[in-house]
Amino acid sequence: MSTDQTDDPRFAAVEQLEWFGLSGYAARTFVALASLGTGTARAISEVSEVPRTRVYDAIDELHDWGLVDIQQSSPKEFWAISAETVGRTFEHEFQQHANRLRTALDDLEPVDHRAEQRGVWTVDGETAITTRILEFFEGADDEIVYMTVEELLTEEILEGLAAAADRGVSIKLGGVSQPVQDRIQDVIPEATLFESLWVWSETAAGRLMMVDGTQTLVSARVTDAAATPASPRSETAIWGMGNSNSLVVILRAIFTWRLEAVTSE
Amino acid sequence: MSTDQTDDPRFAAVEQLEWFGLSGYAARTFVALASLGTGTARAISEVSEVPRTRVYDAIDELHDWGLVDIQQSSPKEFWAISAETVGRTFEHEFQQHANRLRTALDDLEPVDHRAEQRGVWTVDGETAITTRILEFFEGADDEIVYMTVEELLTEEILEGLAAAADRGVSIKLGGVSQPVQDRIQDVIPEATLFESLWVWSETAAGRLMMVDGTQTLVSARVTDAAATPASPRSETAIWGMGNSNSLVVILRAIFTWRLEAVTSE
DNA sequence: GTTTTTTGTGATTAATCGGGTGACAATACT
DNA sequence: AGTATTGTCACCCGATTAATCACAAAAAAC
Repeated sequence: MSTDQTDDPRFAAVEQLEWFGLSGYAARTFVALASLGTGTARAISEVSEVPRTRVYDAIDELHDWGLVDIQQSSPKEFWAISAETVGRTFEHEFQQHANRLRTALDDLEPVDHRAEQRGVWTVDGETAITTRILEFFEGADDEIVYMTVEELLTEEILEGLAAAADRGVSIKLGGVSQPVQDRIQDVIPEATLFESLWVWSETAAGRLMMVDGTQTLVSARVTDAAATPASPRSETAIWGMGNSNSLVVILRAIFTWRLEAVTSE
Repeated sequence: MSTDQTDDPRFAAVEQLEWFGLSGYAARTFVALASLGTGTARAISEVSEVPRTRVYDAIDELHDWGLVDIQQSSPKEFWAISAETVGRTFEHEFQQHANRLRTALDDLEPVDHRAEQRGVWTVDGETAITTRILEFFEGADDEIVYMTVEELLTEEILEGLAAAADRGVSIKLGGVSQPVQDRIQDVIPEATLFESLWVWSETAAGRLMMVDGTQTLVSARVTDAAATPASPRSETAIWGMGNSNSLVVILRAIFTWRLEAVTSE
Protein backbone atom coordinates (compact mmCIF):
# COMPACT_ATOMS: atom_id res chain seq x y z
CA MET A 1 0.00 0.00 0.00
CA SER A 2 1.92 2.95 1.30
CA THR A 3 5.37 1.73 2.32
CA ASP A 4 6.02 -1.76 1.10
CA GLN A 5 7.96 -0.95 -2.05
CA THR A 6 11.67 -1.58 -2.20
CA ASP A 7 12.43 1.62 -4.07
CA ASP A 8 11.07 3.71 -1.25
CA PRO A 9 13.81 6.20 -0.49
CA ARG A 10 13.34 5.59 3.20
CA PHE A 11 13.94 1.92 2.78
CA ALA A 12 16.97 2.50 0.59
CA ALA A 13 18.47 4.96 3.04
CA VAL A 14 18.03 2.57 5.95
CA GLU A 15 19.64 -0.19 3.96
CA GLN A 16 22.70 1.89 3.18
CA LEU A 17 23.07 3.22 6.69
CA GLU A 18 23.03 -0.32 7.97
CA TRP A 19 25.73 -1.18 5.47
CA PHE A 20 27.89 1.47 7.05
CA GLY A 21 27.57 -0.34 10.34
CA LEU A 22 24.63 1.36 12.04
CA SER A 23 22.13 -0.78 13.91
CA GLY A 24 18.68 -1.11 12.41
CA TYR A 25 17.15 1.12 15.05
CA ALA A 26 19.77 3.79 14.54
CA ALA A 27 19.30 3.71 10.80
CA ARG A 28 15.54 3.99 10.97
CA THR A 29 15.79 6.68 13.61
CA PHE A 30 18.10 8.73 11.48
CA VAL A 31 15.92 8.46 8.41
CA ALA A 32 12.89 9.50 10.40
CA LEU A 33 14.75 12.42 11.90
CA ALA A 34 16.15 13.43 8.54
CA SER A 35 12.70 13.79 7.10
CA LEU A 36 11.54 15.63 10.19
CA GLY A 37 14.62 17.78 10.47
CA THR A 38 14.02 18.07 14.16
CA GLY A 39 11.94 16.05 16.55
CA THR A 40 11.35 14.39 19.88
CA ALA A 41 11.63 10.71 20.72
CA ARG A 42 7.90 10.33 20.42
CA ALA A 43 7.68 11.92 17.03
CA ILE A 44 10.54 9.79 15.76
CA SER A 45 9.01 6.65 17.16
CA GLU A 46 5.77 7.37 15.35
CA VAL A 47 7.21 7.74 11.88
CA SER A 48 10.01 5.18 12.21
CA GLU A 49 8.15 2.51 14.16
CA VAL A 50 11.13 2.19 16.43
CA PRO A 51 9.92 1.53 19.99
CA ARG A 52 9.93 4.88 21.70
CA THR A 53 12.05 3.73 24.61
CA ARG A 54 14.78 2.58 22.27
CA VAL A 55 14.96 5.78 20.30
CA TYR A 56 17.23 7.13 22.98
CA ASP A 57 19.82 4.40 22.49
CA ALA A 58 19.62 4.84 18.75
CA ILE A 59 20.19 8.55 19.12
CA ASP A 60 23.23 7.88 21.30
CA GLU A 61 24.65 5.73 18.57
CA LEU A 62 24.00 8.40 15.97
CA HIS A 63 25.42 11.09 18.21
CA ASP A 64 28.62 9.08 18.54
CA TRP A 65 28.88 9.02 14.77
CA GLY A 66 28.30 12.77 14.71
CA LEU A 67 25.12 12.37 12.68
CA VAL A 68 22.72 13.80 15.23
CA ASP A 69 22.91 16.64 17.73
CA ILE A 70 20.97 16.69 20.96
CA GLN A 71 19.13 19.38 22.84
CA GLN A 72 19.18 18.81 26.57
CA SER A 73 15.65 19.80 27.46
CA SER A 74 12.58 17.89 28.40
CA PRO A 75 11.37 16.51 26.18
CA LYS A 76 14.76 16.16 24.51
CA GLU A 77 14.90 17.29 20.94
CA PHE A 78 17.10 15.83 18.25
CA TRP A 79 18.52 17.33 15.09
CA ALA A 80 19.81 15.47 12.06
CA ILE A 81 22.69 16.73 9.95
CA SER A 82 22.08 17.31 6.25
CA ALA A 83 22.35 14.62 3.59
CA GLU A 84 25.35 16.41 2.19
CA THR A 85 27.10 16.34 5.55
CA VAL A 86 26.28 12.70 6.12
CA GLY A 87 28.16 11.88 2.97
CA ARG A 88 31.13 13.92 4.03
CA THR A 89 31.20 12.33 7.47
CA PHE A 90 31.30 8.81 6.11
CA GLU A 91 33.80 9.80 3.48
CA HIS A 92 36.10 11.08 6.20
CA GLU A 93 35.70 7.96 8.20
CA PHE A 94 36.20 5.79 5.16
CA GLN A 95 39.39 7.48 3.99
CA GLN A 96 40.81 7.15 7.46
CA HIS A 97 40.29 3.43 7.55
CA ALA A 98 41.21 2.84 3.92
CA ASN A 99 44.54 4.55 4.42
CA ARG A 100 45.34 2.66 7.58
CA LEU A 101 44.44 -0.57 5.84
CA ARG A 102 46.54 0.16 2.81
CA THR A 103 49.68 1.00 4.74
CA ALA A 104 49.22 -1.95 7.06
CA LEU A 105 48.92 -4.33 4.12
CA ASP A 106 51.85 -2.73 2.35
CA ASP A 107 53.92 -3.17 5.49
CA LEU A 108 53.42 -6.87 5.59
CA GLU A 109 53.21 -7.89 1.98
CA PRO A 110 56.59 -8.77 0.55
CA VAL A 111 55.00 -10.99 -2.08
CA ASP A 112 55.63 -11.03 -5.78
CA HIS A 113 52.23 -11.28 -7.29
CA ARG A 114 53.34 -11.96 -10.83
CA ALA A 115 54.74 -15.43 -10.41
CA GLU A 116 52.23 -18.26 -10.28
CA GLN A 117 52.72 -21.12 -12.64
CA ARG A 118 50.39 -23.96 -11.97
CA GLY A 119 46.75 -23.65 -11.08
CA VAL A 120 43.57 -22.13 -12.37
CA TRP A 121 41.80 -19.65 -10.13
CA THR A 122 38.18 -18.67 -9.98
CA VAL A 123 36.62 -15.28 -9.38
CA ASP A 124 32.92 -14.53 -9.13
CA GLY A 125 30.93 -11.38 -9.65
CA GLU A 126 31.16 -8.79 -12.35
CA THR A 127 32.93 -6.17 -10.29
CA ALA A 128 35.51 -8.56 -8.89
CA ILE A 129 36.23 -9.89 -12.36
CA THR A 130 36.57 -6.41 -13.80
CA THR A 131 38.96 -5.52 -11.02
CA ARG A 132 41.08 -8.55 -11.77
CA ILE A 133 41.14 -7.77 -15.49
CA LEU A 134 42.22 -4.19 -14.86
CA GLU A 135 44.99 -5.49 -12.68
CA PHE A 136 46.21 -7.65 -15.54
CA PHE A 137 45.97 -4.76 -17.98
CA GLU A 138 48.15 -2.67 -15.71
CA GLY A 139 50.84 -5.33 -15.70
CA ALA A 140 50.82 -5.75 -19.46
CA ASP A 141 54.12 -5.14 -21.22
CA ASP A 142 53.59 -6.27 -24.74
CA GLU A 143 50.15 -7.30 -25.91
CA ILE A 144 46.55 -7.48 -24.78
CA VAL A 145 43.99 -9.62 -26.55
CA TYR A 146 40.49 -8.99 -25.29
CA MET A 147 37.20 -10.31 -26.50
CA THR A 148 33.94 -9.47 -24.85
CA VAL A 149 30.22 -9.07 -25.15
CA GLU A 150 29.33 -5.45 -25.48
CA GLU A 151 27.47 -5.06 -22.20
CA LEU A 152 30.70 -5.83 -20.36
CA LEU A 153 32.84 -3.37 -22.30
CA THR A 154 32.52 -0.65 -19.71
CA GLU A 155 34.13 2.74 -19.49
CA GLU A 156 36.54 1.39 -16.89
CA ILE A 157 37.76 -1.35 -19.18
CA LEU A 158 38.22 1.09 -22.03
CA GLU A 159 40.27 3.35 -19.80
CA GLY A 160 42.44 0.44 -18.79
CA LEU A 161 42.99 -0.48 -22.41
CA ALA A 162 43.73 3.09 -23.41
CA ALA A 163 46.27 3.44 -20.60
CA ALA A 164 48.03 0.28 -21.73
CA ALA A 165 47.98 1.44 -25.35
CA ASP A 166 49.65 4.66 -24.27
CA ARG A 167 52.41 2.61 -22.69
CA GLY A 168 53.02 0.99 -26.05
CA VAL A 169 51.13 -2.22 -25.47
CA SER A 170 49.45 -3.50 -28.60
CA ILE A 171 45.72 -4.00 -28.22
CA LYS A 172 43.70 -6.60 -30.06
CA LEU A 173 40.02 -6.28 -29.36
CA GLY A 174 37.20 -8.45 -30.60
CA GLY A 175 33.57 -9.24 -30.25
CA VAL A 176 32.03 -5.82 -30.61
CA SER A 177 29.56 -4.55 -33.16
CA GLN A 178 30.36 -2.03 -35.88
CA PRO A 179 28.98 1.11 -34.15
CA VAL A 180 30.96 0.34 -31.00
CA GLN A 181 34.05 -0.39 -33.05
CA ASP A 182 33.94 3.11 -34.45
CA ARG A 183 33.78 4.59 -30.99
CA ILE A 184 36.76 2.53 -29.89
CA GLN A 185 38.90 3.51 -32.86
CA ASP A 186 38.28 6.98 -31.60
CA VAL A 187 39.45 6.39 -28.03
CA ILE A 188 42.25 3.94 -28.76
CA PRO A 189 43.36 4.43 -32.37
CA GLU A 190 46.21 1.97 -31.93
CA ALA A 191 43.84 -0.92 -31.28
CA THR A 192 43.41 -3.73 -33.77
CA LEU A 193 39.81 -4.82 -34.01
CA PHE A 194 38.62 -8.19 -35.16
CA GLU A 195 35.31 -9.94 -35.56
CA SER A 196 34.23 -12.53 -33.07
CA LEU A 197 36.61 -15.42 -33.40
CA TRP A 198 33.80 -17.90 -33.29
CA VAL A 199 30.12 -17.83 -32.76
CA TRP A 200 29.83 -16.56 -29.22
CA SER A 201 27.30 -18.87 -27.68
CA GLU A 202 24.35 -16.56 -27.19
CA THR A 203 23.30 -17.60 -23.74
CA ALA A 204 26.51 -17.89 -21.77
CA ALA A 205 28.45 -15.08 -23.41
CA GLY A 206 31.18 -13.49 -21.36
CA ARG A 207 34.75 -12.33 -21.93
CA LEU A 208 38.09 -13.72 -22.83
CA MET A 209 41.47 -12.17 -22.14
CA MET A 210 45.11 -12.85 -22.82
CA VAL A 211 47.96 -10.62 -21.73
CA ASP A 212 51.53 -10.98 -22.98
CA GLY A 213 50.71 -14.54 -23.96
CA THR A 214 51.21 -15.61 -20.35
CA GLN A 215 48.12 -14.52 -18.45
CA THR A 216 44.64 -15.55 -19.44
CA LEU A 217 41.12 -15.16 -18.15
CA VAL A 218 37.78 -16.50 -19.37
CA SER A 219 34.38 -15.62 -18.01
CA ALA A 220 30.81 -16.68 -18.59
CA ARG A 221 27.61 -15.10 -17.46
CA VAL A 222 25.27 -17.22 -15.42
CA THR A 223 21.85 -16.86 -13.93
CA ASP A 224 22.17 -17.31 -10.22
CA ALA A 225 19.75 -16.50 -7.47
CA ALA A 226 22.24 -15.96 -4.66
CA ALA A 227 23.25 -12.33 -4.48
CA THR A 228 26.09 -11.40 -2.14
CA PRO A 229 26.82 -8.11 -0.36
CA ALA A 230 29.63 -7.18 -2.67
CA SER A 231 28.77 -8.77 -5.94
CA PRO A 232 25.64 -9.73 -7.80
CA ARG A 233 27.20 -13.10 -8.60
CA SER A 234 26.07 -12.95 -12.21
CA GLU A 235 29.36 -13.68 -13.88
CA THR A 236 31.94 -16.28 -13.11
CA ALA A 237 35.50 -16.46 -14.34
CA ILE A 238 38.66 -18.51 -14.26
CA TRP A 239 42.19 -17.32 -14.82
CA GLY A 240 45.71 -18.66 -14.96
CA MET A 241 49.24 -17.37 -15.24
CA GLY A 242 52.61 -18.52 -16.46
CA ASN A 243 53.97 -20.10 -19.60
CA SER A 244 53.25 -23.64 -18.57
CA ASN A 245 49.87 -22.95 -17.04
CA SER A 246 47.32 -25.25 -18.59
CA LEU A 247 44.65 -22.63 -19.19
CA VAL A 248 47.26 -20.32 -20.67
CA VAL A 249 48.56 -23.00 -22.96
CA ILE A 250 45.14 -23.82 -24.32
CA LEU A 251 43.97 -20.28 -24.81
CA ARG A 252 47.23 -19.18 -26.33
CA ALA A 253 46.93 -21.97 -28.83
CA ILE A 254 43.39 -20.97 -29.75
CA PHE A 255 44.09 -17.27 -29.88
CA THR A 256 47.23 -17.58 -31.90
CA TRP A 257 45.65 -19.91 -34.35
CA ARG A 258 42.44 -17.96 -34.84
CA LEU A 259 44.04 -14.58 -34.72
CA GLU A 260 46.45 -15.45 -37.45
CA ALA A 261 43.59 -16.74 -39.52
CA VAL A 262 41.59 -13.57 -38.96
CA THR A 263 44.24 -10.91 -39.24
CA SER A 264 45.88 -12.37 -42.31
CA GLU A 265 42.61 -12.48 -44.21
CA MET B 1 57.22 -11.04 22.68
CA SER B 2 56.61 -11.66 19.05
CA THR B 3 53.06 -10.53 18.27
CA ASP B 4 51.54 -8.64 21.14
CA GLN B 5 52.23 -5.10 19.98
CA THR B 6 49.41 -2.93 18.78
CA ASP B 7 51.46 -1.39 16.00
CA ASP B 8 51.99 -4.78 14.39
CA PRO B 9 50.92 -4.28 10.78
CA ARG B 10 49.04 -7.57 10.91
CA PHE B 11 47.01 -6.42 13.84
CA ALA B 12 46.30 -3.07 12.25
CA ALA B 13 45.22 -4.66 8.99
CA VAL B 14 42.85 -7.02 10.76
CA GLU B 15 41.38 -4.14 12.69
CA GLN B 16 40.66 -2.15 9.56
CA LEU B 17 39.26 -5.09 7.64
CA GLU B 18 36.88 -5.73 10.49
CA TRP B 19 35.83 -2.11 10.33
CA PHE B 20 34.83 -2.65 6.73
CA GLY B 21 32.46 -5.35 7.90
CA LEU B 22 34.49 -8.52 7.58
CA SER B 23 34.23 -11.12 10.32
CA GLY B 24 37.26 -11.62 12.53
CA TYR B 25 38.07 -14.94 10.90
CA ALA B 26 37.81 -13.49 7.42
CA ALA B 27 40.03 -10.57 8.36
CA ARG B 28 42.71 -12.75 9.91
CA THR B 29 42.49 -15.18 7.04
CA PHE B 30 43.01 -12.44 4.51
CA VAL B 31 45.97 -10.97 6.32
CA ALA B 32 47.58 -14.40 6.56
CA LEU B 33 46.95 -15.05 2.90
CA ALA B 34 48.19 -11.63 1.92
CA SER B 35 51.54 -12.29 3.52
CA LEU B 36 51.68 -15.74 1.99
CA GLY B 37 50.43 -14.64 -1.41
CA THR B 38 49.07 -18.10 -1.97
CA GLY B 39 48.28 -20.94 0.36
CA THR B 40 46.14 -23.83 1.50
CA ALA B 41 43.68 -23.88 4.36
CA ARG B 42 46.26 -25.56 6.54
CA ALA B 43 48.95 -23.00 5.85
CA ILE B 44 46.56 -20.17 6.52
CA SER B 45 45.34 -21.74 9.71
CA GLU B 46 48.90 -22.04 10.97
CA VAL B 47 49.90 -18.42 10.56
CA SER B 48 46.51 -16.86 11.34
CA GLU B 49 45.48 -19.14 14.19
CA VAL B 50 42.06 -19.42 12.66
CA PRO B 51 40.71 -22.94 13.20
CA ARG B 52 41.45 -24.84 10.02
CA THR B 53 37.88 -25.97 9.53
CA ARG B 54 36.69 -22.39 9.63
CA VAL B 55 39.16 -21.12 7.07
CA TYR B 56 36.80 -22.35 4.38
CA ASP B 57 33.93 -20.18 5.58
CA ALA B 58 36.23 -17.22 5.89
CA ILE B 59 37.46 -17.74 2.36
CA ASP B 60 33.89 -17.86 1.09
CA GLU B 61 33.24 -14.54 2.71
CA LEU B 62 36.38 -13.07 1.17
CA HIS B 63 35.56 -14.57 -2.21
CA ASP B 64 32.16 -12.88 -2.09
CA TRP B 65 33.92 -9.58 -1.54
CA GLY B 66 36.21 -10.32 -4.46
CA LEU B 67 39.28 -10.26 -2.23
CA VAL B 68 40.34 -13.84 -2.72
CA ASP B 69 40.32 -16.21 -5.67
CA ILE B 70 40.01 -19.96 -5.31
CA GLN B 71 41.65 -22.85 -7.04
CA GLN B 72 39.39 -25.88 -7.23
CA SER B 73 41.89 -28.60 -6.51
CA SER B 74 42.58 -30.77 -3.55
CA PRO B 75 43.90 -29.35 -1.42
CA LYS B 76 42.23 -26.11 -2.48
CA GLU B 77 44.54 -23.21 -2.90
CA PHE B 78 43.68 -19.60 -2.24
CA TRP B 79 45.06 -16.40 -3.69
CA ALA B 80 44.84 -12.93 -2.20
CA ILE B 81 44.55 -9.81 -4.32
CA SER B 82 47.20 -7.11 -3.89
CA ALA B 83 47.04 -4.39 -1.25
CA GLU B 84 46.55 -1.86 -4.01
CA THR B 85 43.57 -3.75 -5.37
CA VAL B 86 42.04 -4.20 -1.95
CA GLY B 87 41.96 -0.45 -1.61
CA ARG B 88 40.32 -0.05 -4.97
CA THR B 89 37.74 -2.72 -4.25
CA PHE B 90 36.62 -1.11 -1.03
CA GLU B 91 36.65 2.30 -2.63
CA HIS B 92 34.30 1.01 -5.30
CA GLU B 93 32.03 -0.58 -2.81
CA PHE B 94 32.06 2.50 -0.63
CA GLN B 95 31.24 4.93 -3.40
CA GLN B 96 28.39 2.71 -4.45
CA HIS B 97 26.81 2.78 -1.04
CA ALA B 98 27.61 6.41 -0.36
CA ASN B 99 25.91 7.45 -3.56
CA ARG B 100 22.85 5.37 -2.93
CA LEU B 101 22.64 6.79 0.55
CA ARG B 102 23.01 10.35 -0.61
CA THR B 103 20.33 10.16 -3.26
CA ALA B 104 17.98 8.31 -0.95
CA LEU B 105 18.37 10.99 1.70
CA ASP B 106 18.01 13.77 -0.83
CA ASP B 107 14.81 12.17 -2.06
CA LEU B 108 13.17 12.33 1.29
CA GLU B 109 14.58 15.42 2.84
CA PRO B 110 12.53 18.49 2.02
CA VAL B 111 13.72 20.24 5.15
CA ASP B 112 15.08 23.72 5.49
CA HIS B 113 18.05 23.33 7.72
CA ARG B 114 18.61 27.01 8.36
CA ALA B 115 15.61 27.79 10.48
CA GLU B 116 15.81 26.82 14.13
CA GLN B 117 15.08 29.47 16.66
CA ARG B 118 14.88 28.09 20.13
CA GLY B 119 17.16 25.47 21.57
CA VAL B 120 20.79 24.78 22.14
CA TRP B 121 22.24 21.67 20.60
CA THR B 122 25.20 19.60 21.62
CA VAL B 123 27.79 17.84 19.48
CA ASP B 124 30.63 15.69 20.73
CA GLY B 125 33.93 14.72 19.20
CA GLU B 126 36.47 16.80 17.39
CA THR B 127 35.62 15.57 13.92
CA ALA B 128 31.89 15.97 14.34
CA ILE B 129 32.37 19.49 15.68
CA THR B 130 34.67 20.42 12.84
CA THR B 131 32.13 19.11 10.36
CA ARG B 132 29.43 21.22 11.95
CA ILE B 133 31.59 24.32 11.89
CA LEU B 134 32.44 23.85 8.24
CA GLU B 135 28.75 23.55 7.52
CA PHE B 136 28.16 26.88 9.17
CA PHE B 137 31.03 28.45 7.30
CA GLU B 138 29.52 27.33 4.04
CA GLY B 139 26.25 29.00 4.88
CA ALA B 140 27.87 32.27 5.89
CA ASP B 141 26.75 35.34 3.94
CA ASP B 142 28.24 38.24 5.76
CA GLU B 143 30.65 37.68 8.61
CA ILE B 144 32.50 34.94 10.44
CA VAL B 145 34.02 35.47 13.85
CA TYR B 146 36.17 32.55 14.92
CA MET B 147 38.34 32.13 17.94
CA THR B 148 40.25 28.97 18.64
CA VAL B 149 43.19 27.35 20.30
CA GLU B 150 45.88 26.69 17.81
CA GLU B 151 45.76 22.90 17.86
CA LEU B 152 42.24 23.05 16.51
CA LEU B 153 43.00 25.45 13.68
CA THR B 154 43.42 22.70 11.13
CA GLU B 155 43.98 22.85 7.41
CA GLU B 156 40.33 22.02 6.85
CA ILE B 157 39.15 24.94 8.90
CA LEU B 158 41.50 27.29 7.10
CA GLU B 159 40.19 26.11 3.77
CA GLY B 160 36.65 26.70 4.93
CA LEU B 161 37.54 30.21 6.01
CA ALA B 162 39.39 30.95 2.80
CA ALA B 163 36.44 29.76 0.72
CA ALA B 164 34.12 32.02 2.66
CA ALA B 165 36.50 34.94 2.31
CA ASP B 166 36.52 34.41 -1.43
CA ARG B 167 32.76 34.69 -1.41
CA GLY B 168 33.12 38.11 0.20
CA VAL B 169 32.44 37.10 3.78
CA SER B 170 34.45 39.13 6.24
CA ILE B 171 36.60 37.03 8.53
CA LYS B 172 37.55 37.93 12.07
CA LEU B 173 39.92 35.45 13.58
CA GLY B 174 41.34 35.39 17.08
CA GLY B 175 43.28 33.40 19.58
CA VAL B 176 46.32 32.48 17.58
CA SER B 177 49.97 33.26 18.22
CA GLN B 178 52.07 35.63 16.15
CA PRO B 179 53.81 33.06 13.94
CA VAL B 180 50.50 31.45 13.02
CA GLN B 181 48.96 34.85 12.40
CA ASP B 182 51.57 35.52 9.75
CA ARG B 183 50.78 32.29 8.01
CA ILE B 184 47.09 33.11 7.99
CA GLN B 185 47.57 36.57 6.56
CA ASP B 186 49.23 34.73 3.77
CA VAL B 187 46.37 32.34 3.05
CA ILE B 188 43.49 34.70 3.77
CA PRO B 189 44.73 38.25 3.38
CA GLU B 190 41.24 39.64 3.91
CA ALA B 191 41.03 38.30 7.45
CA THR B 192 41.07 40.58 10.45
CA LEU B 193 43.10 39.13 13.26
CA PHE B 194 42.69 39.98 16.90
CA GLU B 195 44.26 38.92 20.14
CA SER B 196 42.43 36.59 22.47
CA LEU B 197 39.42 38.46 23.71
CA TRP B 198 40.04 37.30 27.21
CA VAL B 199 42.37 34.99 28.97
CA TRP B 200 41.47 31.64 27.45
CA SER B 201 41.25 29.42 30.48
CA GLU B 202 44.27 27.20 30.02
CA THR B 203 42.75 23.85 30.81
CA ALA B 204 39.41 23.84 29.02
CA ALA B 205 40.38 25.79 25.95
CA GLY B 206 38.35 25.16 22.84
CA ARG B 207 36.76 27.27 20.14
CA LEU B 208 34.14 29.89 19.72
CA MET B 209 32.29 30.78 16.55
CA MET B 210 29.71 33.27 15.36
CA VAL B 211 28.38 33.44 11.81
CA ASP B 212 26.31 36.34 10.50
CA GLY B 213 25.48 37.26 14.06
CA THR B 214 22.82 34.55 14.10
CA GLN B 215 24.60 31.25 14.45
CA THR B 216 26.97 30.50 17.30
CA LEU B 217 29.00 27.60 18.56
CA VAL B 218 31.20 27.14 21.61
CA SER B 219 33.37 24.18 22.40
CA ALA B 220 35.56 23.04 25.23
CA ARG B 221 38.05 20.25 25.39
CA VAL B 222 37.55 17.64 28.03
CA THR B 223 39.36 14.59 29.26
CA ASP B 224 37.07 11.65 28.84
CA ALA B 225 37.80 7.97 28.95
CA ALA B 226 34.99 6.78 26.68
CA ALA B 227 36.17 6.58 23.09
CA THR B 228 33.59 5.89 20.38
CA PRO B 229 33.98 4.29 16.95
CA ALA B 230 33.76 7.53 15.07
CA SER B 231 35.11 10.12 17.44
CA PRO B 232 37.59 10.27 20.28
CA ARG B 233 35.12 12.18 22.42
CA SER B 234 37.73 14.69 23.49
CA GLU B 235 35.87 17.86 22.68
CA THR B 236 32.31 18.84 23.37
CA ALA B 237 30.34 21.70 21.89
CA ILE B 238 27.03 23.49 21.96
CA TRP B 239 25.49 25.57 19.24
CA GLY B 240 22.40 27.62 18.57
CA MET B 241 20.75 29.43 15.72
CA GLY B 242 18.39 32.32 15.17
CA ASN B 243 18.16 35.89 16.33
CA SER B 244 16.29 35.14 19.50
CA ASN B 245 18.26 32.05 20.40
CA SER B 246 19.58 32.41 23.92
CA LEU B 247 23.10 31.24 23.17
CA VAL B 248 23.23 33.50 20.16
CA VAL B 249 22.05 36.48 22.12
CA ILE B 250 24.66 36.03 24.80
CA LEU B 251 27.57 35.41 22.51
CA ARG B 252 26.62 38.19 20.17
CA ALA B 253 26.61 40.56 23.10
CA ILE B 254 30.02 39.43 24.23
CA PHE B 255 31.54 39.41 20.80
CA THR B 256 30.19 42.76 19.76
CA TRP B 257 31.25 44.40 22.96
CA ARG B 258 34.74 42.93 23.07
CA LEU B 259 35.38 43.18 19.37
CA GLU B 260 34.60 46.84 19.35
CA ALA B 261 36.94 47.36 22.25
CA VAL B 262 39.73 45.45 20.56
CA THR B 263 39.45 46.67 17.00
CA SER B 264 39.04 50.29 17.90
CA GLU B 265 42.19 50.35 20.01
C1' DG C 1 -1.44 21.11 45.13
C1' DT C 2 -2.94 16.97 43.50
C1' DT C 3 -3.87 14.00 39.65
C1' DT C 4 -2.74 12.42 35.16
C1' DT C 5 0.03 12.07 31.32
C1' DT C 6 4.45 12.13 29.21
C1' DT C 7 9.26 11.14 29.27
C1' DG C 8 13.69 9.02 30.16
C1' DT C 9 16.29 4.98 32.17
C1' DG C 10 17.04 0.30 33.21
C1' DA C 11 16.06 -4.49 33.28
C1' DT C 12 14.43 -8.63 30.77
C1' DT C 13 13.66 -11.94 27.09
C1' DA C 14 14.17 -13.86 22.47
C1' DA C 15 16.63 -14.24 18.30
C1' DT C 16 20.60 -13.77 15.49
C1' DC C 17 25.47 -13.98 14.51
C1' DG C 18 30.24 -14.86 15.06
C1' DG C 19 33.66 -17.58 17.50
C1' DG C 20 35.30 -22.09 18.82
C1' DT C 21 35.36 -27.37 18.73
C1' DG C 22 34.52 -31.89 17.24
C1' DA C 23 32.41 -35.72 14.17
C1' DC C 24 32.76 -37.66 9.83
C1' DA C 25 32.95 -38.84 4.88
C1' DA C 26 35.62 -37.94 0.82
C1' DT C 27 39.98 -37.56 -0.96
C1' DA C 28 44.88 -38.00 -1.48
C1' DC C 29 49.19 -40.23 -0.16
C1' DT C 30 52.22 -44.60 0.90
C1' DA D 1 45.07 -51.97 1.33
C1' DG D 2 45.83 -48.56 5.20
C1' DT D 3 46.95 -44.02 6.96
C1' DA D 4 46.83 -39.10 6.83
C1' DT D 5 44.86 -35.09 5.08
C1' DT D 6 41.08 -32.34 3.64
C1' DG D 7 36.49 -30.40 3.22
C1' DT D 8 31.70 -30.24 5.08
C1' DC D 9 28.41 -30.20 8.85
C1' DA D 10 26.54 -29.84 13.09
C1' DC D 11 26.83 -28.29 17.52
C1' DC D 12 27.66 -25.15 21.61
C1' DC D 13 28.74 -20.84 23.70
C1' DG D 14 28.95 -15.90 24.32
C1' DA D 15 27.97 -11.32 22.58
C1' DT D 16 25.02 -8.24 20.28
C1' DT D 17 20.52 -6.51 18.74
C1' DA D 18 15.64 -6.42 18.47
C1' DA D 19 11.63 -6.05 21.12
C1' DT D 20 8.76 -5.46 25.50
C1' DC D 21 7.97 -4.09 30.08
C1' DA D 22 8.44 -1.86 34.67
C1' DC D 23 9.18 2.30 36.91
C1' DA D 24 10.66 6.83 38.61
C1' DA D 25 11.21 11.66 37.31
C1' DA D 26 9.22 15.38 35.13
C1' DA D 27 5.44 18.12 32.69
C1' DA D 28 0.98 19.19 32.03
C1' DA D 29 -3.82 19.31 33.39
C1' DC D 30 -7.10 19.94 36.65
